[in-house]
Amino acid sequence: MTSVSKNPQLMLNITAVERDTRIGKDALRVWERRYGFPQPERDTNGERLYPPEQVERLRIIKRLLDAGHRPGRVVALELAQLHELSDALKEPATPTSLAGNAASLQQLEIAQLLALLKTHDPTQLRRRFSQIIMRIGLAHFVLDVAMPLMREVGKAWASGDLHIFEEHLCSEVLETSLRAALATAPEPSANSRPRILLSTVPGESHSLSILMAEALFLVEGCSCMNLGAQTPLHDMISAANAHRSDIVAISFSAASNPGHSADALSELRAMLPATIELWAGTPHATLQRRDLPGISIMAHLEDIPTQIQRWRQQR
Amino acid sequence: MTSVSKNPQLMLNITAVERDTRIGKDALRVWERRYGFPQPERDTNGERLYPPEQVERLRIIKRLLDAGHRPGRVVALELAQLHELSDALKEPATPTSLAGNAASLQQLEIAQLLALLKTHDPTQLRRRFSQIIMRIGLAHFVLDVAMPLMREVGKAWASGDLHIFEEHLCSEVLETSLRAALATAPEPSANSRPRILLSTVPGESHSLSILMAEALFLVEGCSCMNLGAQTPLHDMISAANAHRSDIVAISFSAASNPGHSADALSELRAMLPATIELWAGTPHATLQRRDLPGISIMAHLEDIPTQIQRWRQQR
DNA sequence: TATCAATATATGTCCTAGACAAAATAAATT
DNA sequence: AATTTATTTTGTCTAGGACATATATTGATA
Repeated sequence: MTSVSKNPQLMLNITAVERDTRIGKDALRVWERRYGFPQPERDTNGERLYPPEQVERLRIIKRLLDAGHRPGRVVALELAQLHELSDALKEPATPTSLAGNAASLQQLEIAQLLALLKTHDPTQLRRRFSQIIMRIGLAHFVLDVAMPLMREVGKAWASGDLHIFEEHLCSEVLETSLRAALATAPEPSANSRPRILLSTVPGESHSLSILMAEALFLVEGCSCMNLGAQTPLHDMISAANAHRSDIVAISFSAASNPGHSADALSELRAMLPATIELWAGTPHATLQRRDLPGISIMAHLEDIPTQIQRWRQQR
Repeated sequence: MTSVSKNPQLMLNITAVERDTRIGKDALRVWERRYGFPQPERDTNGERLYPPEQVERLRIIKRLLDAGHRPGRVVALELAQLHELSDALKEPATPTSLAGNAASLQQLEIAQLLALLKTHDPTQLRRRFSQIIMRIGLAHFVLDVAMPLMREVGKAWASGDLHIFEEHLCSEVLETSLRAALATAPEPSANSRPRILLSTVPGESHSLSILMAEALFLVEGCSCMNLGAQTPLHDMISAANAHRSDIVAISFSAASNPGHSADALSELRAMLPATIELWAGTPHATLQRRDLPGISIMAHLEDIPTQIQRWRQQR
């Protein structure tokens, strides 16, 4: 009898593993050499074939790496030990330091949304989002509900409490709700400033954050042109010129490589006219620390109103 | 005086070039060996540094490859010859064979939308889209306006008449309009069938086509769960189970690698229970020809209503 | 002359193994 | 305790060879 692990249909090649785990091919090969894991079998042509158990283990490892662990400490670990580390990540008894009533109410709201997410009913979830937008307004929705919710979803995923597909579902429904709100929002007058170009660099596919930024810019009365994710740098320049942008705003997710991000930003800064400001939003601490001349780095969406005010005063 | 091409700020490393041109690192290196182009300089560490002119040339080459040319014939070509080939791609005098009045009216509508796109005014464009949806309905909008428009935009890009950022802008505005329509559409009853899971495989980031598919499914009264782009295959299985899906619908863009697509589909089919149908939408001819057991391959969105009807009759 | 099978060419991606820069950690200094 | 300096860790680059798959060309058959 053929063992399940040897079912040729379920064995993945290195490209498939890279896509499924988001661990680069080079890294997969060098881990094998350095840490002895993974240890894929080989096909008739000598190419790596990863059994599903190893891919699953890699998936868990990637989660731990994203949470701050280092490869040398976790790659060679057994499944049981990996699970231990995953459990240790779970919310350490929620200190709930914010005694404020509003804060705890918000906590409750998020918890309810998480519970609703787990019922896997997109329609219900979307209806709830729309309700909240109606009640507290778009800006508060973005800052006090959408952002914290996605943060919680990310945490729940990191500790294994939520599937990736549930994160996808949440983003997707959120995106529809936000876009619906944007589409019905009053249009800014044609000559309202600043004019803002929004996008992400190629390789950064997370488009939800630019959408949230767009919502906040819109509320501040800016004229936005959102290009979606992954615009080639070269085209951002053309777009900024065509749009007569005052500001180019680029968003990065926590998953992005800080080195590459910094490179891309410098490259963009070098190509962009000096009169156009370059703003970068990133939750990544190492990128925030970095001093990139001519580039405003923002750690939180909350900074947007302040920065817009500054821009308007400077003109 | 430093020549522009040697401005170290504008020289790109191989990773940046891969991102900007979507030509893989391996391909860039092997082209250099086989065709003598590109010929990047080297930094102090011996790593490739591509001057902007070469990157621009690579960009044009990639466009021609996507349009059907083969590397051996175009990679080594001079800039002037590349431009000649680009020009040859432009619409050969539009035969307008469809004498139908409706068809020519539609042609006009598309042309007007293209003109509007070139004014780079997202608000205006969105308003126009909403108008059309109101006038002809969501299904007709998707099939007779959105699809042909994006096709034309793609063609215009291939022949150099449109920037990539204009394609991005068009997709983006279209997406907002579609989502706004989806959000306001009447919700299907809780027990309406078939239940459909929509997504794309990791690596395929084009999410507009699943959105259009979702619109058509919704109009047919199906219950949809859209996970957005790039769901790991493993999670599609979990999602299909959680959602109790009858059909998993995966979408591919013209840019996708047909070999990888086929691999991913087979892999998915192997993991998915036999009771759940697997549908794949792709404009790629080689993938359409391929015979993948247990997988329905659809060349056009128009096929959706028919296929839904078939499914309902079979139950 | 058209259609299909067989051969040949073209092309992307895999392989190995060594090297090095940037980031993170540990150690040593003020 | 706060900086600075050394050390380790880690991802990604390099080279040229190999091979499977996709496309083009040739040959055989109806």
